[in-house]
Amino acid sequence: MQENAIIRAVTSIDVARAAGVSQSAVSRAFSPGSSISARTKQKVLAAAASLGYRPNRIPAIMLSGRSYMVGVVIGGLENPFYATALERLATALQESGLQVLLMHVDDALTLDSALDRLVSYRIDAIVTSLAIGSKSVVQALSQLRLPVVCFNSSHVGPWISTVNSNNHGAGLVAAHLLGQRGVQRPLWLAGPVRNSASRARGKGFCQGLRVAGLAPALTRMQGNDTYDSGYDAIACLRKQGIRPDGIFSSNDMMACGAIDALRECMDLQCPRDVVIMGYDNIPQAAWRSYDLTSFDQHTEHMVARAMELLDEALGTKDSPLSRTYIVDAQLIERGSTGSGQ
Amino acid sequence: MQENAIIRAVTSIDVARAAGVSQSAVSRAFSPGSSISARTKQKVLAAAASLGYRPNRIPAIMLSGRSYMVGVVIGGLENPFYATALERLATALQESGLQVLLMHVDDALTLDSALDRLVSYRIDAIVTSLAIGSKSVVQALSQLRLPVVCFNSSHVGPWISTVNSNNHGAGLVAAHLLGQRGVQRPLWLAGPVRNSASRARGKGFCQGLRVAGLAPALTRMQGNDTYDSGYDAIACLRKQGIRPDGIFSSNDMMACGAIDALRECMDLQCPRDVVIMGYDNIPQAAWRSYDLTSFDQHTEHMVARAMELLDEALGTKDSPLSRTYIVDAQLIERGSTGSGQ
DNA sequence: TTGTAGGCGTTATCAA
DNA sequence: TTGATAACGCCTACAA
Repeated sequence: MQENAIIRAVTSIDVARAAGVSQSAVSRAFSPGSSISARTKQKVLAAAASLGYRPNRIPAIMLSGRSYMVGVVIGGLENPFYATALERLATALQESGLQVLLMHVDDALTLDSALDRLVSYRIDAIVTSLAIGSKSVVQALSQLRLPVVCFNSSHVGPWISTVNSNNHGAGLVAAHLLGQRGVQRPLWLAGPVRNSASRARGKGFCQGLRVAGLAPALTRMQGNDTYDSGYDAIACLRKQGIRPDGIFSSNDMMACGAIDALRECMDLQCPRDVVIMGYDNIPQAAWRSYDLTSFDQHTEHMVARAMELLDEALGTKDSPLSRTYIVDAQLIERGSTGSGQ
Repeated sequence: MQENAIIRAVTSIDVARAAGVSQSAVSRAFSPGSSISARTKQKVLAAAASLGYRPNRIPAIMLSGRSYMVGVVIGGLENPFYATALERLATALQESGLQVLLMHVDDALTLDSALDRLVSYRIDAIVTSLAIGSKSVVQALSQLRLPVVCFNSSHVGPWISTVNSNNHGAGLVAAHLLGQRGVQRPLWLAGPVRNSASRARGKGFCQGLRVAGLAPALTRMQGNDTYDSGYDAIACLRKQGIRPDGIFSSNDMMACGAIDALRECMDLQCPRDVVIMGYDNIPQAAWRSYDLTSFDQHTEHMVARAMELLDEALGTKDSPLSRTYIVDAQLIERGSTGSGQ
């Protein structure tokens, strides 16, 4: 009843004393599958419950060298795509008995110190959805001698595995679809220059347009994956007197901005005057105001592949795994390309 | 050059041997402010660099009993509000030298096992944005004897502190604004029943309507904080032949759904035929298709308050802190209430 | 300033 | 099945 008397956490020694058994017995009572009599186990559990004992995994990390913590390095959660991807990834990791040590980084510059902190907690591996652009970052990651799994990153190296959406293939499909819709003045709304996934989408799109004979008419606008940049790109085109009739946007956020700008600045309606498609299939793409055709990256599949890579890498410790999975994106046709319900 | 030779991580003992100093010297070289000669420190750092030594914080956790990890329990990341709130919280924690041990839970039912796992890593505290509805959850949290900081939760208890948006006050303001706009048939679009923040907003709104003499005309629809539930609520009203002319939605997601349904199902325009306001001020509220008036919870302030609570609780260990902060929400007027640009 | 020794709380190993 | 012991890697006294 003396609440103040409790100064430090209850340990297995305390439980052992209270139950009149050895410390090993306490350990066994809490380790499934270890040889312990039902009677002893019950005694231990009773004592543990009455003392409020909770097993401490920290010492086990020291002994085994495995923490069962995975460093998850993310950024850009204001994009619903990354937010839901994180949710799925966290769920999958937890189901595999792994903990998520989250690290938010604003830009790749702060990555180095972030990695030091993660590593000091003896994480078993790193998973990141960051668009790993620079070679130096890849080198930093490789030097950790820790399994790394990246999403939509182009750089490879020892210890680094990657799960990519089939960005190039989706670009081809996008061009094909626009061709089918009779588009004459295509527009490519590019994501950040350093984003290799965006570059791959753009390349595929251009190649597809060449096949369709539309390449010479291509306009290209630079965005940064935000709604505002999509809006501004269209507003900018209006000033230049350019009127696209078919748009492929590197992501859905920009596409939504573009749709609004088309309505407000150019008085153009989708899909009557212009067809448009995005990438990521964020929830807002299905919202009625946008009804946006988009490529779904199938984050469930991508996360599942990432978990496979993780399992393998954690099994074959101390040998650098480096593999790449490509997951096809699925075209979700909606009203913005005239394929409405 | 023998990569295979490296089996286990480099320890401070290895560095000490390589540098020809004691293990303590290595420790001191990596502990800022400890008494060590420049010469020794340099020797150690050089040896550490060449061996690729990285300090291990796990033993320090055992010694100090503090892990500098905070368990962050979240859910509902598909709502951009929670995603950006998490981003801000993670940033603040990292800046304070704390790590984020993330735990995603789908519903409060899975919370118990999640807590066990978090506690086994000897986290210093817990921060959660979950709408802690049930008393049993509060009890479970209290029994951890660990500082807990909740966002927008109504239940209190020992060890549990709370940072709340002024939900009731915002409801009053919403009613007042609708009254000013000459609304005659107000609608309250409620969030999940178990969400105490939503209930408080609703109460404030009703009270405000009574003041304005509009309470008898109030319609109430039950939603679950999703876009679809907002859309469906309006679609349902149409069938019942009810035409609201002023709506207060418990969150922005539902408000967006409502706006789309008003357009599509009822052919009503905002703000000409109906004014509407939401809560959270998610990025989509500013998107041109919605241009939604909303209450901004000021997550920066709320996170800052949470960090204060955390600092205090971590300082005064073993004495249960229990405090509540109320942060006023700021009305952001946009076109949906006729206050457009 | 430097080195030595002990301990943090658990698990693995071994002997009983 | 049980208990004693060593070990994990570092930090904090304390002694030199």
